[in-house]
Amino acid sequence: MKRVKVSNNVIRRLPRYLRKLDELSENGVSRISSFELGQQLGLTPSQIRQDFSCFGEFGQQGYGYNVPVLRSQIATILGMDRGYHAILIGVGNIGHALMDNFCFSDWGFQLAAAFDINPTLIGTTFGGVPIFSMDELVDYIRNNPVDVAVLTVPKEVAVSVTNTLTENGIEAIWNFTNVELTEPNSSTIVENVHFSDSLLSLSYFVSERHDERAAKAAKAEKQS
Amino acid sequence: MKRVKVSNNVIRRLPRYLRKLDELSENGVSRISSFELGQQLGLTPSQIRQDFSCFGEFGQQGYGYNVPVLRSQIATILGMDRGYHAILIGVGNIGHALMDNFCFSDWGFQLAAAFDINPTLIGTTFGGVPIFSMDELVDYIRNNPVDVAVLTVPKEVAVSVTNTLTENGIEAIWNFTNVELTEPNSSTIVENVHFSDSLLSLSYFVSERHDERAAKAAKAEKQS
DNA sequence: TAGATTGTTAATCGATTAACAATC
DNA sequence: TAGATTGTTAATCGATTAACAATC
Repeated sequence: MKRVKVSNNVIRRLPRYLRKLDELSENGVSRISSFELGQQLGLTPSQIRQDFSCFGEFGQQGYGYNVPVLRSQIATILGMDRGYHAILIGVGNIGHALMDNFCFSDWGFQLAAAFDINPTLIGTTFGGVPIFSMDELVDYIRNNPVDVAVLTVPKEVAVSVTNTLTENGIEAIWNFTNVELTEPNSSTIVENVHFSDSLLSLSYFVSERHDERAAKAAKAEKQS
Repeated sequence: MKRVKVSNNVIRRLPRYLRKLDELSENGVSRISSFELGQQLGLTPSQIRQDFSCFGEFGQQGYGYNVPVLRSQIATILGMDRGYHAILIGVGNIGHALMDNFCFSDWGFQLAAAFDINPTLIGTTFGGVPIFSMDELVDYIRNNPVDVAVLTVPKEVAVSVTNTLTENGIEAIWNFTNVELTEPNSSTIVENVHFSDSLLSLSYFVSERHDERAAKAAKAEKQS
């Protein structure tokens, strides 16, 4: 597979393609053109073909794309077949919800362990995942493969836990805390799930629509 | 305030500015230049000034920006002072975590009600928010102000619930299900929190780094 | 074969960066 | 005042779109 430098925008679209292809498969669709795929995703056919061409040639002239083949190519591009290991730090509300509800294995990940400071949780397992004491974290990292740490701790300890992680060789963090972890000159890969950023964007779009409507109403008022 | 058409990229950066400004305030910083802000966020000063200039003139030559003033301007732009009302549909794991952990009021929202089908939940309140039966949903929407619906139902019912919502006048959905709700020709505002998309992007970046490292190692091997 | 659709090159569009006069 | 830094215009860069030869 080609591995040239690919823009962020392209990378962010890949999981959407994957999701759509899974949906198509479920509906028994085994073949699709860039035109049709574009229709369904609100993208131009050109953009879709450009995106794929960053990684190889997955289609066939006059035919389009074979859905399962394309799906598996994108899965490979995303690294879903690499068997990455994840650990989760902080079995609070959101950590718990992830362990319970989010199927890591669907996306090629194995959630191998969780860590918390709560004595009533330590030593138990949840959905097959053992919960260890935070005291065991460093030891665990040093003796087990860990590709991604899921950070679901309270925001107060987010930075100190992150330091512990990076100092012990963790290179990728899936950050659910509302803290800006991205250090200017750090090489750690941080992927943020900032609920508040998402809600505030939504708030903006809602406000924009309200204002447009108000402006239109004012204009109509003026004319009457 | 100006309300010209602003690009998505700009809008997505606004909540980050807000978060950084709050952090600066906490640390007693009351004044900042676009240069310094850029340093801390990994953006160019030009970009920051361009972003702000979409909405007005918030700085002062030779001085920079007053942190609390800028913070409040951005809050207004995002609509945080409009007192939007939200309801939450589906008090499962993630819905519960949001009700418990996510402070809607910090972002200008009031979570007014939640809905579920679980009889043991219906009639109770959680963090002051009453949980109603799904049967009461339509009636509630018709008789109360609802600006945003938080969708935290199982994916199987996501589409049917969405239809109920939009048919009854809900125009904005904060979607936590792993379902692509964005209909091609719908006017509903949908903001997605797709955990799996986020994790897969992270998976890509991790894979990219692995591959680069492997390529470098292979090259070194060849030279020796 | 004829029609369809790809992969890719070129053209366009938009976003980011640089530069600088205005001014605090 | 002199130095600093904005807001904005112009230049650059990159991403999206259009076009089309290649080919299934």
